Order: sequence, then C-alpha cells, then structure tokens
Amino acid sequence: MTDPQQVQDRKIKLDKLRAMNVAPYGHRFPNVQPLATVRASSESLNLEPGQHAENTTVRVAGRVMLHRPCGKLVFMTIRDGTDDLQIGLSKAAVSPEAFTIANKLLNLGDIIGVEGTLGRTRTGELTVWATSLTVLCKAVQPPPEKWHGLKDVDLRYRRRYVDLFTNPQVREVFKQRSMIIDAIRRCLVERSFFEVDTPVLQPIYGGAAARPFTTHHNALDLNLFLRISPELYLKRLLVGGIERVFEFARVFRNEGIDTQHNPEFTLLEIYQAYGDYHDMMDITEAMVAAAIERIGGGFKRQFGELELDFTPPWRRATYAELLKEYAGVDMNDEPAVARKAEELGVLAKMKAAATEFVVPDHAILVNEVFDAMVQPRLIQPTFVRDYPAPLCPLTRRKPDDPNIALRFEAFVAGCEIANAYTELNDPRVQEENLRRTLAGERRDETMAVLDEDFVLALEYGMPPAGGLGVGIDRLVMMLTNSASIRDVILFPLQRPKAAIDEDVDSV
RNA sequence: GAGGGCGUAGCUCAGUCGGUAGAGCAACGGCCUUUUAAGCCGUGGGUCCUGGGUUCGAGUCCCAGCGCCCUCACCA
Repeated sequence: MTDPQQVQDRKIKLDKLRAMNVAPYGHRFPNVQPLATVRASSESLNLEPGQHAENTTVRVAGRVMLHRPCGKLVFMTIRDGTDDLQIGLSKAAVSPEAFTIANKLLNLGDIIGVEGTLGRTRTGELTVWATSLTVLCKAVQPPPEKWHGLKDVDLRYRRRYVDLFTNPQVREVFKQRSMIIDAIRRCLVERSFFEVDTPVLQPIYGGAAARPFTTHHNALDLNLFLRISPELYLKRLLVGGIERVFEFARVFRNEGIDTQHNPEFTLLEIYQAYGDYHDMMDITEAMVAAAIERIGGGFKRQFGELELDFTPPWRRATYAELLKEYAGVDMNDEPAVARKAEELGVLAKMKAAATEFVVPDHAILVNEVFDAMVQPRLIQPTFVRDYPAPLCPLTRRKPDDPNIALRFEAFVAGCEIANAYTELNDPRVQEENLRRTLAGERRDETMAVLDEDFVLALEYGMPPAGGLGVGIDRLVMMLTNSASIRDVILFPLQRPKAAIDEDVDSV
C-alpha cells in the first residue's frame, strides 16, 4: 500500500535533513526544563511586552503543535507533558541551517529541542527566542487537526498516543487516575496495610461470580485461568499472618462490554484482620477523601448532570431501610414484595429472559425490586448494608439474625463502586457454601471447581476480618466526571481491524 | 442478543430531489521580522467502510456484511 501524500512529503523532508547532515531522529537532549517550570520561573523576570532578557538561557523540548513562519521569523508552539510554550526563531539569531530547518523542514508533530533566551513579544506572549534548534524526532505521520483535535472515538481508543498529545484534557484524566491510585495507596500504607501481588494465572479461579478467560501453559501443559478476583489468595495471606493486606489487582472477566464494564479492570481488594465491614466503610470513606484531596476540586463534584457530595461520613443505611424508603415495601412482607414486583413487570421480564422459567423465590423478587427502585436512586454516596442472606450465599450471617448477611455495597450515581464483607472464617461453613454454590452453576468448559487448598488454608486458621473490593476504574470515572469506563482506561479492548486479524492468523 | 445512530481527503465536517466529489485545517510551491487556529497568492490530494442489487446514472435508494457509539437486555 502506498503512503498517503503527506507521509511521502514528510519522508522527503527526512531525506533532506539527512542530506544536510542533520539526524532526523535525535539522541539525548539533556538539561531540559519542563515548559510549566519555564513559564513559572519567568514570572520573577517581570518581562514587559517586547522585552527580551539576554541572560536567561533555557533549554526546552517538545512536540511542535503550531507552526507560524513569518518571513525571516518562525513562531512555533511546542508542547511537553506539562504545558505549551511559544518558540520564536529569528533568521538573524540562528545558523542558516537552523533557520532552514525551522522554516522549511519542520512539520506539525515533529519533536524538537531548543536552546534560547526568554522574552515577551509585543503582544506579551512568553517566548523562548532560539539560539539553537535540534531535531529530536521527525514525525512521518501528520497529527490531527490543530483546532478540533482527534474526535473519532474509535480512533481515539485505537491510537490513544495521538489522543493524549492532541487532547490535553485526556492526559489530565489519566494524570488524575494516577494521583487517585497513589493517594489510596498512601492512605493504606499509612494505616499499616501491606501491598502484595498475587497470581494472575490461576489453575482454579474463584472469589467472584464471573466467567473467566482461559489460557494454557506450554511447558507444564496446564490449562489456566486469568483471575476474576484475587480474593482467595489474599485470604491465604491473612492465614499467613499478613493481617492488613491489599492489592491493586488487574482482573479479567469474560463478559459483556458497556460504559461500566471492560473485560479487564482494576479491582482494589483490602483485608483487615480482626475487623469487620464497619471498618471497611471507614476505610472506603478515608480512601476516597484522600483521593479527592489529592486531585483537588472539593468534595462536591459534578458528574454529568449530577452534583455528587463525597463529604464524609456518607449515608449508611440497611437494605431493608432503603427498600422501605424508595419502594415502600417491607423486606419481609412477602405478598407486598410480590405485588411490587408484579407492578414493575419483573416476572414478565424474567419469563422472557429465562430458558426454563422457575418461579422466583422471595429473595430474588426483593433483589429485583431493589435493583429497579432503589439502586438507580442512590445518587449521593451511600453504603447499603445487611443484605438478605440468600443473595450472598458465601457471606457470614448476622449473629442474631441468620436471614441477614454482613455485607455492604457502596453506590454513587446509581453505580456500584465498592463491595465489602465481614468475612467468613469457619472452614466447614465456607466449604459447604462453596460446594452449594458450585453445584448450582451451569456446567460448561470453564466450570469453577472447589479450591481445596483454600479450604485447607482456612483450616490452619484465618483471623476474623473485614474485606473490601473497590472498582478503581468506576471510582476514577466518578471523580473525573467521565461518562464511560473506556475514558479512564488507556487502552480499552477494541475489536481488531480485519487487517490486524490476518496478521495474527499468518503468524 | 434487540433497537437506534454513525462510517466521505491525514484530521474536523458539508454533500439538497439520484445527475461531473466539496469546505476548513493539514500538505506542497511562492511572499512576508512580532505571529497567536498568523496572513496573502498558487497547486496537489478520494477504495465516499466492504460486497451485491435497483437505475441510463448511486456518496445518496434497497439487501447483506464489517467497525464504532448510544439505549435496553444478559452478566455481578
């Protein structure tokens, strides 16, 4: 396939540079100052418009975003990871080669290094007046349009590198993502939590209800799963005496993709020995507060049309209270729940979806009513605790009420961002629960099996503990006002284009 | 899985009733010493997502497919 005309033009310039003995792909360019630093430090110079400070040598580097040749002057705007800054290059002040390069051989998207002095133009624009110019990288692909940037959503994800250097607000979201994760990590370390890495490749998967990805190890001739959760390994570490443990776990779930689900995502899991789910609520609030303090913008934040208020403490309510409040029914009033479900058309919907329809029991109906009437209205950060036990078969029951599970979920903007339990540590009960759950699962090629080593670990003794999972991507969405999970994941999964598919097949 | 929308130059987008494929930016050549999405003069650039069909004639209408987005469903 022949190159587009603009790529050909740029390759011609590449050859012209080489003919001038100029390396189009440069090397080390030491001692550069970030553009934001240059801008900040220029304040103290109090430069007047038109003024030029001869004794202020700076070295900067960046990508050419705008290029304005103007006779015997060339103005450029370059961008680095911190800021944009204008470069001015006068024919009288640089070598003839440098002027030719700047005037004729540079294109938008090239990366250059500049040494020069600081000044302001007549209109007051801070400018590095170049004394020398170094080509650091000639770009052969043209960047997107300078005003609108890269808009095509598909291309933005497939070529995130272009998205990042053309759309600064995208870079800002990922910078905030990094700061959020760092703030959470520090918050946990400060509380004596211990960060670990547990296996991604697992011979037996567990810890959540989700379909896994499968893979294979050649040397061991072993089928493996990509983890759907780190839970069973982190609990082994509780047995091992790591009493406060966490992992930022990349997990993989072989399920649908939408604005809140990506096949791989980051799940923070935390376990605290001798604690329970109340401790996990405190930690959730503390982590989110630390994250917000780091990225700034305050506890009251815009999310789409909504204004969210993350000021701790968040509302803590029981499942039953919220059901009463939003659906107007008593959780234990079976006829009332059934009537409500009927009103909502839940049964009809379930009949339409199910292959073999089984009359749902009370807990299922409660759950349907909750999902339809309560969850979408949990806009402000809310902890929902004490779930109906049948909905959480693996969870410890409330000591004085076996119908209640010691679990909470945190919702923001109607979206689940955290899930926590007072963990079960009786190996016999845990094993029974696991077996019962597995028996109820549909048989297929990726069927879950009982992790007997996990049960063995519990038999050695796991301290009572609180456990928490936080959907980091969703939390980042909320805090950065991003509508789609793909906007907070650098390289979300996209179906490859046909040509790429062929390449894979031919290998 | 169902419904809806989108796919045209490197990028952002127009394209009327079916009648020779358009603009801005970018690119190329020229002019210009204070520009700010610089300006002026000139030039080149198209698998109109793919494949069929209807038609004298299809970017436009029909069918099928591919990719992406949205809503719903599924999935915790």
